[in-house]
Amino acid sequence: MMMTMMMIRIQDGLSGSWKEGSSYSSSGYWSWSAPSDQSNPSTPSPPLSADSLKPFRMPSLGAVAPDDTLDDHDSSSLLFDEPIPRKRKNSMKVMFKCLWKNCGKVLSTAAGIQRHIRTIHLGRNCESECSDGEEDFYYTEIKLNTDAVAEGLGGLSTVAPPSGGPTPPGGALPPEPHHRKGDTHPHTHATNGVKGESGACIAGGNSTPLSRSAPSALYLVHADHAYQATAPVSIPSSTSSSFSFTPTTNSSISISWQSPPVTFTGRSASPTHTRSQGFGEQQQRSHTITALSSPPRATSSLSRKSRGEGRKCRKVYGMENRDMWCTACRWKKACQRFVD
DNA sequence: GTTGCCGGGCT
DNA sequence: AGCCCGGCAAC
Repeated sequence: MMMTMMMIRIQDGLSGSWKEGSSYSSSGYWSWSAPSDQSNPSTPSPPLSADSLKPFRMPSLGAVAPDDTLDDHDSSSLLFDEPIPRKRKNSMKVMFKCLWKNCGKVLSTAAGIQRHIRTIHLGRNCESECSDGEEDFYYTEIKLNTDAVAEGLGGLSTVAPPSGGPTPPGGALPPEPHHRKGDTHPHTHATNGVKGESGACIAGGNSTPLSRSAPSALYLVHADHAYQATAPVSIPSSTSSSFSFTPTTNSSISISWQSPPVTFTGRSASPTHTRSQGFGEQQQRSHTITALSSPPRATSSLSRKSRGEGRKCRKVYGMENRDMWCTACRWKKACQRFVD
């Protein structure tokens, strides 16, 4: 859906082409601009899609109907309902975490965790054959970004259990069979719990709503005019480098969501920072502006607003990067990004 | 000539 | 409302 819109927009841009922009607007240039529409996502981290989002989406946006069904095959092929697979899903890694009290052990294989539970917690020595599947209820499947796995894992096993207390993340969930024997994938189901958990639990017990809402907000943010939101980040003087810059900013933002829960905690306050993305530019330069509403602009009853002393988008980014300008500048209106 | 942006038109 | 641009004043 978004894609189509984008496409349309791009096309528009092409046909309408800017006359000021003149020749430089080779198609290649525009192709870059496309992502810029969802800008923040930038190259590497699209709309925090799959990985980062997944953990929160389910709980909050019940929109996607077949969550459960999805999860069913989930474990094998991490296919999210995400229609736009722009994210490298391959970065996802499934781990299994023991939910037994005071344990929280994390293993990379189901077999491993099962055996762990069987032997350590259930006190059974026999091989998997004699398993009645009960172990399934004592561990949970968690998905991690491999990028983050390295450190995330460390965090998980060490941080998760303590933060949530000695009890498993399920909350007060005692290691007690949940009687879901009908389930084909007990652990998959558990995954759900983890999804919520990874975001919330770490943040400290009940921060759930917060951590949940944040990402969705982020989602919206990308909707439009994202380009303005991103660009402002201290664009260097060199026009050439500015390109790569936008993306960087983005990724840094999305990363906060992607990163393992632990990291997330620190960011838990960021919903503010997040929700404002569309707004971001203003925030970032806010220190200079103070209040957008109070600029001297109104003061000068004179017809023209003298001349902006500060650097404006045009000057800063140049015509070549016109799409990095703030909307106002592109419309030949008073610059919003570099308000005087 | 360039730049910032008002005023106004178009969708 | 969003978008674009003619044209003017300040540089």
